[in-house]
Amino acid sequence: MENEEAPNALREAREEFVSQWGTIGNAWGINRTMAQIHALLMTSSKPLSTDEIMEDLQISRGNANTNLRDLVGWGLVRSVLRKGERKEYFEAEKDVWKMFCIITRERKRREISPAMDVLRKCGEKTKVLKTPEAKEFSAQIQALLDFLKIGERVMESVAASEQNKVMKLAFKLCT
Amino acid sequence: MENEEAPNALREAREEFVSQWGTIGNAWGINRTMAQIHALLMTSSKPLSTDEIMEDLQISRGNANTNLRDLVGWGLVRSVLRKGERKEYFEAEKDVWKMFCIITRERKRREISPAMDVLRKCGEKTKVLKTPEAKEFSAQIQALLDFLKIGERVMESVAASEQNKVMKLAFKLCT
DNA sequence: CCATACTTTCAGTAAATACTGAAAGTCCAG
DNA sequence: CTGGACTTTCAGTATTTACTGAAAGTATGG
Repeated sequence: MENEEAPNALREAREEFVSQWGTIGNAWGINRTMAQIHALLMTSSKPLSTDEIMEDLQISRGNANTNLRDLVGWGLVRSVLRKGERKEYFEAEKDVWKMFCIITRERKRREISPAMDVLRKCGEKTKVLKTPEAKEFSAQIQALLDFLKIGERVMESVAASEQNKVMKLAFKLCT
Repeated sequence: MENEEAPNALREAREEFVSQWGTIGNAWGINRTMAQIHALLMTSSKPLSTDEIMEDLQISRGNANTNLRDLVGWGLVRSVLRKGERKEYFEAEKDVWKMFCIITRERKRREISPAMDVLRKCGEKTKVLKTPEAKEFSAQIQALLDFLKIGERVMESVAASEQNKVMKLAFKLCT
């Protein structure tokens, strides 16, 4: 009896983690299922197949497939092939620092760069104008752009740095 | 003719900025209208009333009101009352560093803290378990938690620091 | 008070997003 | 080849999220 307890407690905790992580992911603008699959794989001791994931999360094959592809696209999950088996298995990157770097780079690419493009374009069009209103507009756009430029560089640098180096600076900041 | 050109170019650039910023906001997980109102106010040389915003973005009163309230809730917009008028006017925080601090604090509160709560809860339940699987799970949860702990502190510190101090460190990182 | 100028709320509806499941596609072993 | 094991796609559908507009609420000057 007692040796049954531990696995159950684990299963429950894991189930809660997976379910809650879905909600968290949602708040981050990531879809629920994708976050849940990620949580599942992050805490799995072995790679899982599409069918195991479908079974575990009670989702359709299409849904599982799409979200797994997206996770692979992000670089947060990779597929592994077992010798002598056709089926594809999936495992998550578990190193937290590596995860962070991947997410940082991806956010830079998806969120910062397009915003900078928009700002640059609007800046171009207005920086030649001479009315006070136009100058004010132009200055505000430029201020946003300058800030994002720095942000972009910092994100790239952080994602390319050794964890230690970043942690030291982080510590410096917090004292 | 020539002195008509400038205002039009400005109007167009601004229109494009507002519209595109909505799309960007969407990619950031912020709703389109809220991002557009923010863009509008950020680049307005004077505070705007609800009616002006409705007119400009072609949206309903309810929509305008809700999103303005949300922006005020974030601290990115404040309402100003003109003496002798009942109507409420709105203006955005334009200082980019201040905007960044507000957003950082808010993201910490809305995105990091709830995730940490979940992790702590799941960690509690499993750290007493002795099976290898449970230990692995527990370790992974702990690794995530430790990382977010640092992240939380960094975000708070950054948002509380002088811009200069942070910029210096940013520069250090990028060299 | 009450008329008026304004703001908030919310039921109903529209639009966007996510999911299903079955059909089509791919790939390989025999 | 071809049969089966597996993956991908996508039209149709469900769910979630955002928006409208009118009614209800609030506050103030007269």
